[in-house]
Amino acid sequence: MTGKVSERRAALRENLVVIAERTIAQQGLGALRARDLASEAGCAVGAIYNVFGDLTDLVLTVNARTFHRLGADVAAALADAPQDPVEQLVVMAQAYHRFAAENHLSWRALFDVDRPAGQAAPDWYLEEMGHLLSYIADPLAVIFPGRAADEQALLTRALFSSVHGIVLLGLDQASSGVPTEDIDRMIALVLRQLAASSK
Amino acid sequence: MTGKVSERRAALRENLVVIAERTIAQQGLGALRARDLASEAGCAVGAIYNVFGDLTDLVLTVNARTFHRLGADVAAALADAPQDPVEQLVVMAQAYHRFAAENHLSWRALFDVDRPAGQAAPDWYLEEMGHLLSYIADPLAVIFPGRAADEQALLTRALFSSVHGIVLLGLDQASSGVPTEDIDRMIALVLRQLAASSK
DNA sequence: TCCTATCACTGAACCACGTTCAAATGAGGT
DNA sequence: ACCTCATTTGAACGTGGTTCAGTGATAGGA
Repeated sequence: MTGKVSERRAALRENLVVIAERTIAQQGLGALRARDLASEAGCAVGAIYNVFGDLTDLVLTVNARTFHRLGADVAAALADAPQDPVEQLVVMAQAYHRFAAENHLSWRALFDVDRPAGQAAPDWYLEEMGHLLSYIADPLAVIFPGRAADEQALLTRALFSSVHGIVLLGLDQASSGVPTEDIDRMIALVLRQLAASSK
Repeated sequence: MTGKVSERRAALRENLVVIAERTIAQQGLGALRARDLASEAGCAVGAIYNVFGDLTDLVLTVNARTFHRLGADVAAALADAPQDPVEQLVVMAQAYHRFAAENHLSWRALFDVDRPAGQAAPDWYLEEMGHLLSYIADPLAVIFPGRAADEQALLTRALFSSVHGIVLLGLDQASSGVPTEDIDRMIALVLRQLAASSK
């Protein structure tokens, strides 16, 4: 029975991730505490460090799941979208907004986790980001068929960043709290306006 | 001599702000420590709390200055910009980018400070943000003279947010680190593209 | 000038956290 | 049953923000 130990460890790992996921979703990243986590999971604080290097590792694991759900939501929105490439961009961006709004604290945790300075992003992050960018690149190539490849790549990134910025500041309570409909309108305004010039 | 005490307090306050400003600029918000601050300022840790409610108050004061410098830089760029409204937008956005790049850690501190949940933004923040938005609104009104006022307001916010998003993700090391020139190109691409459709 | 009530300043102590590691535990082999 | 050694435990450590009883300065009147 050499598997006994690793089984228990795997179960504990999963358990911790689920608890951390719920805590972050309900109370935010700042409310995640090693002691609370241990008591909820019914284990010792030290046990967490048998399974994860530190709390940041655990948060990163939660973030990987969150980011994956986000990517799946955007992909699903794209699958249901009309043929028109501009509308595809709008639908995806609004799906991004929807996800961020409905999973606000989990979504914030994606960016609020303290990454060691000068450290490369984890693979799952780059991969998932690559998916998102490719969802955008395809309709863009239809809208702007004549552009150079590097310009298309830049525009893809720029569009993603723009939508991200609109959602980020829009959902931020400090910035006076923009109504949800207005966020969607801003997204549509920018994307349609951008695409209009190609006609 | 009723002024002796308040004079000393004012001097200490200024001193603490300057030290905190330098620490944040050079080592980032995360490197700000009450004890270090006190020893650099030559006072007791407790003295900080005679002058500021807590460290967040101090950081907010630093942020107010940073935000003000940012606004001044953008305004200066606008003053030197050509008449063309689209170019004015581009120049201002690139000034925003320049400021963020040259004052990266101070600029990050504007957003990384932990604001108590559900608390309104301080007045200086809303005011300074209002200035920035009005700098954008004016050229936009020239570019899109026919739009309804509320649509112009939304577009103004959307443009600011877009540029912010492009700079934010562009400067973020984790997102693979976009070269400075590419950030400027993305800004110009989006803004010119947006404006092109009005012709 | 001196006295003293008042107020500011000090820094050791408190608390909340992430993290560690010596000791207890228990599983597998003989 | 006993030994061995990896696993797990949780009290203890280090760090950092914040507090507050004790100390010392200040200002105003005698």
